[in-house]
Amino acid sequence: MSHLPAKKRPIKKKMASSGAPAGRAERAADRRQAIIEAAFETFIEQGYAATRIDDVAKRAGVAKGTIYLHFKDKQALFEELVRSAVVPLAARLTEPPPATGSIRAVLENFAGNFVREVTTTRRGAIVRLVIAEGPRFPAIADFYYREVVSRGMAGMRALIELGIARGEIRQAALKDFPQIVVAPAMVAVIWQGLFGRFAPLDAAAMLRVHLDLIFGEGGSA
Amino acid sequence: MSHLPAKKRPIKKKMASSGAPAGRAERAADRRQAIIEAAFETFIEQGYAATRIDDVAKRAGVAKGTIYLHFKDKQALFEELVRSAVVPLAARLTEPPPATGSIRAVLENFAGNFVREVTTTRRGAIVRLVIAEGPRFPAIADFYYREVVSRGMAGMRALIELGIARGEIRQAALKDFPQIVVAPAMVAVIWQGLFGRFAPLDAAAMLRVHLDLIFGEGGSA
DNA sequence: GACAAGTGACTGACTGGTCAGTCATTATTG
DNA sequence: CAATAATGACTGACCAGTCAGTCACTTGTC
Repeated sequence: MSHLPAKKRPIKKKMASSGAPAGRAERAADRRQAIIEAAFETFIEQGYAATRIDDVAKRAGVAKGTIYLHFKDKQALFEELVRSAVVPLAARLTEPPPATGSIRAVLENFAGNFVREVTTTRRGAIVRLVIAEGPRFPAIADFYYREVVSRGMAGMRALIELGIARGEIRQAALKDFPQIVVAPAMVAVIWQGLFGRFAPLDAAAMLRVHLDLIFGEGGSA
Repeated sequence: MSHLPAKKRPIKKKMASSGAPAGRAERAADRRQAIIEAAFETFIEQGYAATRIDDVAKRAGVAKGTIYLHFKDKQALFEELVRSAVVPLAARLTEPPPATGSIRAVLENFAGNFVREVTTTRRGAIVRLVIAEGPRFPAIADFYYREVVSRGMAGMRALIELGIARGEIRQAALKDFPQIVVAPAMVAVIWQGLFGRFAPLDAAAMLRVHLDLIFGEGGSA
C-alpha cells in the first residue's frame, strides 16, 4: 500500500541529445557526465551544504535515485566533480615547459590565458569552491594541492630560475616564493567572485603591471 | 504536564567572570558577547550552512532560545558576527597614515603586523570566512567591501603615491592596483587555511621578498 | 529590614519543514 | 524475456525557530 502507481515516464527517447544510437555504456557515461555537470553548477552557486541532490537531479534531467547509481553519496559526488574539473587543469600544468622566447613572454602568455580561461569562467569558480570548502574537505584540499598547487609551484619555480639565470629577473629570492608571482592572479579570481559585481577589476591590466614589477618597466607592450 | 521540573540553573552567581557585581544589562551584554564568540568559532570551523545553532548555544553555555533573544535568526547572528569582527579592523585602517620614515618602513611594519595579527590568528579566519560565504551573502560581501577593502585600498594607494613621489617606488602604474601590494598577504592567509597543515609557508619571509620586488633589493634587512 | 508581587532573562521540549539516501516498482535493452 | 537501468515515493534523521513555563532578581509595601 505504500507506493502509488507511478505510471508516467515521459518517453525519454533512447537517444542522447546527439543523433547517435548510443549503447548502454555510452548512455551511462553521458548521464554520469550530465550529473557532474549539473552538480558543478549547483555546488558553485550554492556551496556544498546548501546544495540539494534533488536540484542536481532536476538540473541533470535525471531522477534522484539515478545519481546514487553513479555516486556513493553526496560527498563522493562532490569530490569526483572537483577531481574531474581539476584533472585537465593539472594536465596543462605538466605540459612542455615552453623554452621559447623570453621568460617574460611566457609569463605574459600565461597571464593572458589565465584571465581568459580562469578569472572570468567557471574554472575560476572551481578555485573559489576549493578555497571555500577545502578546509572542511581535507581530501579535496590535499588532492588539489598535489595535483595543481605543487605542480604549478614547481613549474613556476623552474621558470623563475630560468629567468634569473638569463638575467631577466633580478630578485634571486623570488625562486623561493613562486606564490608571489601567482598572487595577483589569485586575488583577481577572488575579487571577481566577491566584488566583481559592483567593483569590477581589470585583471589583465593588473597582471601586466605586476609583470612590469618583476621584469622591470615595459615588456612587450 | 509538558515541562519537567527544571530545578537546576546551576547557581550562576550574579557576577560575571570578573568580580564585578554586574546588573541585568551587563550580564545580558556579556551573554551576547559569549554568543558571538561561540558563533565565531563555530562558523569558522563548520561554515555557515553546517553550523548548528544548538552547537553555538552549547559552546556559549546558553540555551538555544537565548540566542534568539539576542538575534533575529541564524543569518542575523552570522552577519552581526562578521560585523563585530570587522569593525575594529576597519578602525585601524582609518588610523593616522603614518608619515614617518620611509614608505618601505611603513609597509614593512604593516607586513609584520599582518603576519602577527592576521595570518596566524582568528582574524585570518574571518577573511577566509568572508571569501567562502561572501558570494552567498551579498550583504556581507558588500559590507566587507565598504568597511575593509575600499578603505584598505584607498590607504594603500595613498602610500604608493607617496612612495612614487619620494622616488622610493619606480612603478608609477602600481598606484592603479594597490591589490598587487596586498596580494601576497592574501595568498598567505588562504594558504595557511588550506595547505598550512601539510605545507606551511613562511609568510614573513615571503612578504619581505615581495617588498624587495617593489622597492628594490635589501631594505632595512 | 522583611516579605510579597512583579519582571523579564533564560530555558529546552516541541513543531514543522527539509533533505540525504533507500528500495519496490517500472521501463528499456540486447 | 531476462538482465539491467531508472524512477520517485518514502523514511528517518536532523535542525531552525517557537513558546509555555521557570526563577533570579528588582521593586514596592508595611
